[in-house]
Amino acid sequence: MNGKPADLRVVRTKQAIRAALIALIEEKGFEAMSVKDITEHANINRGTFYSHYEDKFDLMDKCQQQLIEEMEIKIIRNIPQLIEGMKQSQNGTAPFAVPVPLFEFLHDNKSLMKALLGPRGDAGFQVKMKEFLSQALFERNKDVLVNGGNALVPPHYLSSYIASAHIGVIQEWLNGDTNEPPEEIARIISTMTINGPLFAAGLKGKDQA
Amino acid sequence: MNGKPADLRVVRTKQAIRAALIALIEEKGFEAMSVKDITEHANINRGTFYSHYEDKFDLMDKCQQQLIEEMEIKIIRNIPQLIEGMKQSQNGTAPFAVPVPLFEFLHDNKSLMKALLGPRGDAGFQVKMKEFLSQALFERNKDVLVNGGNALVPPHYLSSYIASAHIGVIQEWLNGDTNEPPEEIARIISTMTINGPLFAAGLKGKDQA
DNA sequence: TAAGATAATAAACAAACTGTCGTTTTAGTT
DNA sequence: AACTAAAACGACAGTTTGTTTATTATCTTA
Repeated sequence: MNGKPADLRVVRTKQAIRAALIALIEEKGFEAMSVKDITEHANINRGTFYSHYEDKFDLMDKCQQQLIEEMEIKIIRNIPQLIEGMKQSQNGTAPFAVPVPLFEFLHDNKSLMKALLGPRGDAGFQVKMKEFLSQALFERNKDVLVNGGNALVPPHYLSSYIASAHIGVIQEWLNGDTNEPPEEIARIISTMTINGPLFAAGLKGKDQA
Repeated sequence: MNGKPADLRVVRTKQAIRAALIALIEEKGFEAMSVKDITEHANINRGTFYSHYEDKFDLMDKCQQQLIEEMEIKIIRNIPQLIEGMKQSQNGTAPFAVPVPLFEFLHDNKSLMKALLGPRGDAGFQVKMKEFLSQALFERNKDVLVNGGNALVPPHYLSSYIASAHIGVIQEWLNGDTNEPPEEIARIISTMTINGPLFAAGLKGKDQA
């Protein structure tokens, strides 16, 4: 995919720009930052920025696109063999296995993810993440969403509900200082989704509101 | 709260600005719009804008603040008597009563809500909505979140999960063309929260993943 | 309905940011 | 060490910004 060996100066510059973007998103938000802000924070010449990106929107797009692509490679394509592994082991320890690589990835890209999903982040990226999550969580069994003979709610509301719920927990996790390991977050989130949030809270599953 | 009778010219101007904001959020997003864009779209003089708002951020803040305040008045303060009403009627038809006024309000302010919660909207507003929802949904029984002796997950993850899930369904509802009535959305969302999303999908509640 | 009040317009202003370009300097690659 | 490409520098016209002036239009209320 990448043919060129890459000049060290380029990677340094791009790293600096990316770091500046993250810092400035958290400091003042994407909408309030100027290209000048970015280049000053990155300690590079303004012209250099324009030799790499069209404008700040282009920068934002490319950062997001890169994240999404990496996630598709590392998570979506990995699902089949994950499921295969689950079938092998047979014990009940691994029903949360699918989300784990996701949370590991989020952890590895914490600073950017935190900025993009935070209060000064980008609502458009949240939409992309929701789409990705819907795909990752339901790809393997679309029939769940489609057959719906005995579904109590329209399927698209179901996937919206679950995907957004995941985003919410991810945001809470990234912002918090408790630093649970990826496996623990996978357990927490799966517990609420499978048993229902209220059951997970310690209430009964069906009656009691 | 409002002492002044209000000049008609002022309300007309403010309405035009508000409408322009909504249109431009959906057209190009808040970050990409200029004050000039707003005033041109609203057909007012640029100076007039600055006599009402400091800048576009001030405009955005005030629009959001107004929404939140109205919601607090119409929904939060209405909860006690809603619960009282539920106790009176006793039949099982009304466990979804609390969210109904919320969805009615969202429906009444659809255009602005859709813009603010949409892909070109404001992530900060989503955070405010999440806080509001947590308050509205859990205010009446905080103990659920606090006692947690038999809770399977940390309480703050539970409220994040549920509040975000609600936002997701609301977004889907506002964007869709199906136009379910507020009562139906309240039923859908409560069903998933109470029984668990997977149960609502037509699966068993606990085993089957 | 007329008088007084005030909101909106029009036009101009310096300041800042934008995107682009040509030249020079710096630094990495071979 | 020589070659090459990237980064820095400085300048440019074009926008947008936020403010201010004088003027016009319109609402309120007496």
